[in-house]
Amino acid sequence: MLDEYSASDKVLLALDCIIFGFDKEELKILLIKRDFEPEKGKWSLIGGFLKKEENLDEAADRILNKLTGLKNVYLEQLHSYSKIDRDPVERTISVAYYALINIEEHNEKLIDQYGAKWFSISEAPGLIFDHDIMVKHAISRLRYKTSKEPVGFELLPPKFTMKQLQKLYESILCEKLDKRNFINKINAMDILVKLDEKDMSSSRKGSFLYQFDHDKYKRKKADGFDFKV
Amino acid sequence: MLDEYSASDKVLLALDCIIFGFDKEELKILLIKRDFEPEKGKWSLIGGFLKKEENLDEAADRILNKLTGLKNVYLEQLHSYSKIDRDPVERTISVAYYALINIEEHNEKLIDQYGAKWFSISEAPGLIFDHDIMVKHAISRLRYKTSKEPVGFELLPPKFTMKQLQKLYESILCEKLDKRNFINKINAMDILVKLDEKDMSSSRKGSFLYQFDHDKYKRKKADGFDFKV
DNA sequence: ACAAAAGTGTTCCGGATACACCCATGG
DNA sequence: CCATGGGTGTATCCGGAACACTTTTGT
Repeated sequence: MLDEYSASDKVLLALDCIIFGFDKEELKILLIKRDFEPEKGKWSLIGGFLKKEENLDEAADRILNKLTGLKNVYLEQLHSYSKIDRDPVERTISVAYYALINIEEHNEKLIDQYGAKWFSISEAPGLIFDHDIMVKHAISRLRYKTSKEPVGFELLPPKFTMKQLQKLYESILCEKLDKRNFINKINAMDILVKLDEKDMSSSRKGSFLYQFDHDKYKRKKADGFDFKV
Repeated sequence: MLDEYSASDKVLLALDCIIFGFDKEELKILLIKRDFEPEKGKWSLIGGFLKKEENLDEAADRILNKLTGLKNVYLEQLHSYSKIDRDPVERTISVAYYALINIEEHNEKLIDQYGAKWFSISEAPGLIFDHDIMVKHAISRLRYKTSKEPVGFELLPPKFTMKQLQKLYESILCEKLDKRNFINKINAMDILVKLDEKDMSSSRKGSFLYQFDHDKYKRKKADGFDFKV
């Protein structure tokens, strides 16, 4: 069996990141326009290869950082894709990750440099290789996650209004939610701090800003509280 | 960027299978006793390496077949594990799969030959490398799956009693279920065929046998029916 | 006749949903 | 003073949970 190690075929291990952002209205993904062959000029996910000295999570971090300048981003492994000819250049296995980022914080210059652009899910162009499937899987994973835990605080700025939070949920779940029911549920979770501050940009009256209370959330989660919206 | 292909490090890609079975009482997993170094004599999952001419699903199939003699088994990719020193011999990434098999159908001789043995989840020994974590993840995935679709018909013989089905659910979910509520729910799903046959082994009265109706299930699933138990 | 498991319905409660009006403010 | 979005509570409904007795039959 030891021989099996040496006798076995090594492969290139790629990573691809589905990067989600939320621009106060819609869920978006960040795509790059390839300026190299194969598939030059087509849109794709940002990707890279695993290096010897890092594990997959670290590689995903590095790749995400390269494009956005962001560190300590929410990243989760999605699935591994291995169709033999998925990459026409060489046999590669790709491990897909998805990231949730605050769309206001990424480094504009960097993403310009990579020819990257934000697309709303519905208007995203067709992607190279098997990237379309990856995106589809990522969305359904995000939707699932939403049904199990209060998701999306990574996608919002630190201070946000209830309206924004609701729009985020609506755009992840692809359905309209009732304002009162939504607020009741969120309040029942008791994981937000209502600030004295108001966001005056959206109306004359202004709407209160909230912050996510990470500690409270952690405690509730440990107690097995159900955060379903 | 093309250079990146050649400049990047290739790695060994391993697969490990968590094989679930159900022996009418308990959920079990199939483990093998290693008869080679490293970690000779310790228990582990069955594993293998990806070959050039196959994708991951095919490799998992092949590995499972090698141990159990079974084909066309329910197999699902779980997660990829990549800690740098997870395998002391050489850097390997492992993609874990889990399988659901009918415990009565596997090839006894084959598994003896590999020094494999069924363990109930609670009594399983500690495993090599990161295999314990894989098993933990697999169980929680199975539990999740159970909450979304009628699971476990792969784990049961073609004909089974309601009692058996209930025990299976109980052992996956780790909780006692109410007999009447369980039967009502399963019947409401309307995906079983009640046979005229009875299983007389468990009682004097005998209990009716049921079969899973794959076609009905597929149709209901397509209609978005909710199979939560 | 009795032991042992199979089989069968109804009530009750809580959480989810549907729904409409007043408030505060800047122009 | 009015237009705009912000904020709030209640009645109803449905599905899940709790619950106990009768039936069958081999010994």
